[in-house]
Amino acid sequence: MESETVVRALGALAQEHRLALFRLLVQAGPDGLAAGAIAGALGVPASSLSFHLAQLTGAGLIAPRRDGRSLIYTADYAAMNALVGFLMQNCCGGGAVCAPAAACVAETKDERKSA
Amino acid sequence: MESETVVRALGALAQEHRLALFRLLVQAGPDGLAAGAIAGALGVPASSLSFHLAQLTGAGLIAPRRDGRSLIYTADYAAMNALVGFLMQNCCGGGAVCAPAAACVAETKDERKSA
DNA sequence: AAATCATTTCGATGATTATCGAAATATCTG
DNA sequence: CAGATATTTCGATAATCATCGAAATGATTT
Repeated sequence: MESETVVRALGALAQEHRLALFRLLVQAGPDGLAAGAIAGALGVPASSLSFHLAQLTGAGLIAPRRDGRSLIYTADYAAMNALVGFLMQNCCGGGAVCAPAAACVAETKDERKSA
Repeated sequence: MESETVVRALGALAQEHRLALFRLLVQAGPDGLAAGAIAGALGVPASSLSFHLAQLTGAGLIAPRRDGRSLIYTADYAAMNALVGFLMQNCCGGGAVCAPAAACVAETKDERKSA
């Protein structure tokens, strides 16, 4: 992963609304969420949300698909994977120092809030 | 880890010079690097560098200690650990989806420069 | 094709960020 | 204490970001 791509992805997530947005899409899974639904969930005006969606899309972290008149956004897991991988390899002293094994095993699926 | 802290840490890393800076400190290990040495390595004027150091310090990702007239900065692995952990838990569909096991097993300890 | 619904683009505005020289602060050396 | 070295703070400037209403674009329904 190129360093410029990383900077862009980090910047996209470095904002309250956008971090919440991305987490929401991760929770929503492959089905994704329509822009309107996201705006409702986050309490952000449509035009503001559109700006944030564009940032995240530009960074490659989410992608839209059209369904009727709605645009449905989904999280791009591969991109997030690459980002986390980069951080672990380049910013964690070689991988083992940060992100203890526990974090990878992660919680049992039940621990995730059902959204 | 609180979401505001995460936003701050992401923002601190979301800048070319600062990402390079942090990687440099990670490589340098616990011995750290003096501000002057960092400025030289990055080719950034002292006053500009100081700004970036303050951002990273404010985000809790690095910390200074004084040694004579030099200020030596070191990466805070625990903070980075927390950040990566947060991303994996909250932005990766439960942990298992992103960051494949391979990334956690990581390289053998020898691959880290001694420091 | 007209009315409606979902979303984006435009334009304007205030806030934050990045940059860098000059001056200030802190520490060491003689 | 005076001079030299390391780094930060100050002040100014240009650039980017976040916000939001109004208008434009796309798609559906009748």
